[in-house]
Amino acid sequence: MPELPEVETIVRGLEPVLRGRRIVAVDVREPRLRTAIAPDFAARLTGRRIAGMSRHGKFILLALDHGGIWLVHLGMTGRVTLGAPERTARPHDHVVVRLDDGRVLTYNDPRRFGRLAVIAADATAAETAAGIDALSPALTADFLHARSRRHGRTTVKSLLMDQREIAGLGNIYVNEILFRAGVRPRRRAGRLTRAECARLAAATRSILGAAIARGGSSISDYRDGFERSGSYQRRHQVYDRAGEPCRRCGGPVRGCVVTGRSTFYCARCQR
DNA sequence: ATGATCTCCTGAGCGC
DNA sequence: TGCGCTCAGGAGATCA
Repeated sequence: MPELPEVETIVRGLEPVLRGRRIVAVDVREPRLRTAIAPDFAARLTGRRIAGMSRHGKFILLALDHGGIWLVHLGMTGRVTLGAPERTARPHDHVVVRLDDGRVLTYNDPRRFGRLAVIAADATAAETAAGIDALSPALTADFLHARSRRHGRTTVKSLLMDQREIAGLGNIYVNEILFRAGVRPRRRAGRLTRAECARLAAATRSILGAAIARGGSSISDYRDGFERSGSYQRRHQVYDRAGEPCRRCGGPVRGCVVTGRSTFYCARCQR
């Protein structure tokens, strides 16, 4: 569910509130996520102060005062929300963290595809297996062109969604980026021109920036750290619009499946 | 190296 | 109202 703009929105909202707070209690109610929460998770968090909060790709990274990192990945349906002390428990509240100001940070995840762990700071790269962040200045036409030659036989859509190369893009935003860049999802990466790579890099920045400015896309589950919805779903040009008219040329938006994921594009606007 | 397929789960939406 | 089916923003494993 949450891709880079949603995770960024959560981090921007919660960071100023969480920075400096001490964790006074951790209640793991359901450790059975796709990767189980480690038995010592609560012990490694309790008593720690949150030094800062950041994001890499779709990972939330909370720096702890003992040098460790509290890693959060939201999977498809994960939510991290800050609530009042008296907040009542809801279904799928798997972890409840009490802070020194009395407020509670809750991890809720119906499908349990997310991940929570406390890791050593120097293990972050290995644990996230993540490439450059999609908003990094390192995402240039040259970078994309080089990677497209290295993975020449895959589709451009697969390449953009490969977290080991570019971290943060998921199915919604890749569909939107490809539309903006005028590139069809099934194009072979190795046949992208340098100009197309430049358009993809520029489209990535503009789409992600616009999505962050609107608090991300709330299709059904996503809410930010204060349970607010985003509004960027209203700006989607192609995602989930199969059969509807292209907002640019009026032609039909096509729906298909690429590497197992629902895919949307305009055959006239994308080549 | 890569795509297809399956898997982990629950819930929403749809046709009947 | 309810049943059964399909699909969903992620990502890792297996197989060809």
